[in-house]
This record gives sequence, C-alpha cells and structure tokens, in this order.
Amino acid sequence: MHAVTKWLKEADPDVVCLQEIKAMTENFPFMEIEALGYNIEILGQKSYNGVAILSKRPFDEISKGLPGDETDEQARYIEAVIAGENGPFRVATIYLPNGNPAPGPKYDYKLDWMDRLKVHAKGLLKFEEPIVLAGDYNVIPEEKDVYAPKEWLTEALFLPQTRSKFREILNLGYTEAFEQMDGRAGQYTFWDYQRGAWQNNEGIRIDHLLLSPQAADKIVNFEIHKATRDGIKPSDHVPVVGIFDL
DNA sequence: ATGGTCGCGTAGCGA
Repeated sequence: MHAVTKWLKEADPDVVCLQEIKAMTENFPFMEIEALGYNIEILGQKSYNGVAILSKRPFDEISKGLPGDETDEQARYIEAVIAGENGPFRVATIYLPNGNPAPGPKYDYKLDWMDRLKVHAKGLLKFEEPIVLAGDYNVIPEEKDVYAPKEWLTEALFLPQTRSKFREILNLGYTEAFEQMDGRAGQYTFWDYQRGAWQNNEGIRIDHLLLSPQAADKIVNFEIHKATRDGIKPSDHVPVVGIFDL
C-alpha cells in the first residue's frame, strides 16, 4: 500500500488497472484509495489472483469475469465503461495466467484463457470505441523483450504457442501501445525478486496496453515507470502508462 | 544443476 499510494499521488492517473490483489473484496483498502479521489471496482479472491479498476471519473458499466467458461473461478478480469469528458471509453484489467510449468494443466489453462480473451476481444471491436485492454499478460512478445531469450525458451511466458496466441489477438486489430510509441529493445516491466534480477537489469516486458483502433488514434505518450522498482517493498512489476487525448 | 525472493497466511503454493 505504501508503494501504491506513493505512485498514485505522484503519477495522478485518471484510471488504474491493478492485478494480483491477493485479497477478498471485503479486505481491499477502499478507504485509503477513495481518499485519493477514486471510484473502485474489485473482483477479489482469497490469497491468489484478484483484479481492480480505479477511476476518477464515474463507471457507466461494469462486468466481472472473462466470458466463455462459467466454471472458471479465478479472479482475472474486469471490464468497465467509463464516462469520458468527450464520450465513453472502455477499459479492462487483465491478469493472464502465468502457465508454468509447461507443458501441463496450468499451461493448458493459460492457452484456453487466451482463446477466450481472443473471442471476447474480437467482439469488443464491433463497438468502434476507444478500448484499452491493460494488464499483466504473462507474455514476452519478442526476443527483444527479454534479457536472455535462450534462457526463456521453455518458459510458459515465451513459448512459441504463447507468443503466437498473443499475436493472434493483436492481429484482430489491436495495437500494443508500447510498439506504437517506443518499440525499443530492453524496455522491461518486470524483474524477479531473485538472483539480483533488478540490480543486473535481467528483466522481461510482460505488462501491456492493447489498444483498439480508436484508442490507438488518441494515444499521445507511453511510459514505463521504472523508478517504482526501487524503494520500500516494491512490486516486482512496474506501472506501464498510456496518455490519451480523449 | 542448484538455489535464490516474495506474499499470503501461518504450510506450502504460486509466481
């Protein structure tokens, strides 16, 4: 919470998508975050997963859970329509399954989840509105997005099937904000707690903003807030930020 | 090849 509130005050974002809340809804610190001016929507889960959307502007619609499997109990998806100054826009917070070890049931679940996301993301394009699908995708898109590609070849985050499924979603008509605005090699968003990964800059780029065409038209800047990886009790992920002229 | 670090919840799992 120290890291979160410090960043919220400094960056002052209009909308925030959080993943890995690791708490049931009733245990989320509503008061502290509402005090900073945010409306809050939570999909909580005990111990694992859990996602949230914070917004300074009001929510018009909310749907919780990724469609396509009524039996899926894991809290990994919230979608919101937010009332912008010049019309509505849509935001989803996504915590895509890690999938390790691969192969195995966890990797099967990851690929199934990505299939469901693809179907849903395709349907959303019909709205022809600004959409940002934001979150921890647990996908390293390309070799340039990992410090040592050869060491990651058998990891669920970098397997060819994972990367091609991610590409299939992009090829529906979504744009990665990072690729449109920057695209350089070695721009990481996650550094493991182990083995001095941060100190040695052994990172991976797995946190992404996927934009509908109408959102891609309106993006004016993209930032990776690396500084948050330092400091007291940091997350192993850092914020990725899109700035839009909506 | 191994062990290395976190949070949750109070052992061991998931990352």
